[in-house]
Amino acid sequence: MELFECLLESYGPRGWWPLVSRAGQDGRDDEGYLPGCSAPSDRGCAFEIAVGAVLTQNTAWTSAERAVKRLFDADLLTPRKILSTRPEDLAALIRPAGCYNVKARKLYELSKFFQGLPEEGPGFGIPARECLLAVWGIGPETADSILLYAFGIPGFVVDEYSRRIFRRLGMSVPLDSYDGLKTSIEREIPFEWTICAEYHALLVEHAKAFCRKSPSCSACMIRASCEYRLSY
DNA sequence: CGCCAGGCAACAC
DNA sequence: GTGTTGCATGGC
Repeated sequence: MELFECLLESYGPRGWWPLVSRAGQDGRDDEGYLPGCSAPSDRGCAFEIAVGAVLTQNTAWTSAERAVKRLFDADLLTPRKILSTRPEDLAALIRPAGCYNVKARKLYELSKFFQGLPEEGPGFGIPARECLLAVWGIGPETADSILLYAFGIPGFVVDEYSRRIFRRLGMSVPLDSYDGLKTSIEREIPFEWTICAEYHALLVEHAKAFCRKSPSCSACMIRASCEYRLSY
């Protein structure tokens, strides 16, 4: 939590998830970010968020975002419309995100999954984590991102950035196991949506700004409590 | 030009 | 079961 407070102090609330479809609305800025993140995104955006989560796999968000925008402009951001699009057309649309043939198939599988979700009633069609993991193309990070940002279910999202930052800080957490690291961090933080949503976003921000693969330790604000600076 | 990006599945042993 | 490889564009 000390790390979370420090990052929040430095960067401010990130307002994730950025929504192409609502940029400039809902108090969001031109890039689709909320100024302060205090509530999960509207459920109507769940599919767009899930699509973004798949398209950004091993891909810079700027590239994934361009692909989401192309789907939005083509009015294809619903499961039914994706499923009625030819594979080669879908692949061409998401080309900026890279791995477009693989990701086109992933978007089909994702769309089929969303079509099978009940839209009303108790539970409101919120999927279980295991159900998301059973979808071809959805692994642990993508599943947790979708649960958190699309469905409002709290949970710590592990990714390469969080592993790198925790490792360099010298934190005694299990870095090699996704679920091990996830539960280990979840024991240390309040299990609240805002904390989880902001923590993941802040770690991404810090990894991009300072804790890059080739890091800028001299200018880093948490340098004093980081073990990695000693090797520089 | 080479390396990397908010992974994942398939495949080798 | 653990390690390696293909996917592929765009930014730096």
